[in-house]
Amino acid sequence: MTAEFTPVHRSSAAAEAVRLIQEMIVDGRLTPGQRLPAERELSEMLRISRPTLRETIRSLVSLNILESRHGSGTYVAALDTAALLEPLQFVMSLSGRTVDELFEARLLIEPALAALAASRADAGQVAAMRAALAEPDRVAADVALHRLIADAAGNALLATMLQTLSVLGRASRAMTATRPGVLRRTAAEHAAIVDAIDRRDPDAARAAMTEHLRRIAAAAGAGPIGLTT
Amino acid sequence: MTAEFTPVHRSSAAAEAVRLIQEMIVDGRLTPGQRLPAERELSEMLRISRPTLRETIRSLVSLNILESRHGSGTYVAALDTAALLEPLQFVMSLSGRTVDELFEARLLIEPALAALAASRADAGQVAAMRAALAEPDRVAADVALHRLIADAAGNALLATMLQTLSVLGRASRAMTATRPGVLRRTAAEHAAIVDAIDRRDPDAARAAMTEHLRRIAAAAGAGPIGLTT
DNA sequence: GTCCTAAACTGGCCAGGCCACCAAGTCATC
DNA sequence: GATGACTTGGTGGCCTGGCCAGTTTAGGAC
Repeated sequence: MTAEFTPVHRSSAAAEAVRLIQEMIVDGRLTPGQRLPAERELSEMLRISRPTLRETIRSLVSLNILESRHGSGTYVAALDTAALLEPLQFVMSLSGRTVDELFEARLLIEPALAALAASRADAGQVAAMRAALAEPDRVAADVALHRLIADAAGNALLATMLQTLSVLGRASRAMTATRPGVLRRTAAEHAAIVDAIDRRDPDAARAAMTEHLRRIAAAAGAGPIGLTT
Repeated sequence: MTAEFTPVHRSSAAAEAVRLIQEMIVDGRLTPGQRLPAERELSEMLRISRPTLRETIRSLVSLNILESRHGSGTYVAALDTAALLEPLQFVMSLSGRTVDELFEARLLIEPALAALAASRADAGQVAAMRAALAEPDRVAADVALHRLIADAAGNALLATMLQTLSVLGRASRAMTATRPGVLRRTAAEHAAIVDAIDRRDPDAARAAMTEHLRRIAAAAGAGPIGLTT
């Protein structure tokens, strides 16, 4: 290997403080929900000015690691995986995508999540799904249901990715959803999915979700879907 | 559905500016490498003070979306997926549960990508895979091969997802890869996958990739994997 | 033309201050 | 005595203005 010098990455004060606080959280010296010292105090402890500390805090807030409450204080966030993965949205919104790719990805992920939900959902989660089925606003119900299923699957990573797909597909979904007849059939298909999950039948849940997505894809005019799952 | 008020989330000026700049990048109004106006200038344009703008910039820098060069200016970063994902490594350092989720997600996505690659890869892509098999540096070969398969599958969205999993799992993968015996068997399994793709046999490719991942997961000591794909 | 230097520009950091907001204690009311 | 409105300290949000250090560039010496 050639020399390749990549020296000194001289770190700024604010970036250094970010690293420090992250370390303290990983080490357990800071725990979720804990309140940090006030900015004026903490800036003195760290020997940096308040504006610089504020840059540090703002960085960690944007990573969902800290949480600032005006008038109250700055706290360590809950640190649940879903929230920490939220910046993923930006990454995925950059990758080029077509409607076909979107459906292909959904067709891969959602049936699997439905199957996982069938084995892992608790009673409360199933109840929430049933409540979503009854929601009068059909579009809101659709979004909520798919979200609930993803959450019940117990894999924050996949759920976050699906969430991103949902955001990316919002425009095309709005178009599709307004076609007459689509909504009624959607409601029936949704009910079938929830029923399968409620019966704790992963294979049926997977099949029902697959069927549901295939029909939506056809209605949206997507090209042939390559997955044979 | 019950009431569930989660109102107003009043956004701060700095957070709003973060959103704005992200939007401009997604829209293409800002492109990688582009230089932003000087802080004093930009703060005037956005009608916020310089310290507040600096909080905004610092946030985006910590997400590897912007890059500040002292004395020169602030630039839009290259925005390659790996760099954008790096700040999310923090998630992995928090919980072992996340490692299980990672394998679960890979086990879902990679076999599907292998199957897609089997139907869509062109001769050049297959040749590149064979070249990767011959690469002496085993770790580099592993990364490259999985990447090539994802590219050959022809779905940028899914490829990005997989790369996300890859970057997030880098730490744990390094541990696993160093175990004796693991690498040799990995090489054989890789060859089987590429062979299946070369034969244009999606089902075989899917199966070979599934088998490969299951063994890796077992070697890494991951918990039970819920997917029955 | 080449090289060097100095000035102009840019991000890094700081001090000090005002405002909006929250939470807890106080006080009047019932 | 319990309950409600009110006051008060503490907190984050934001700003003005400034100095320093690094980079860039244009002008001048050769």
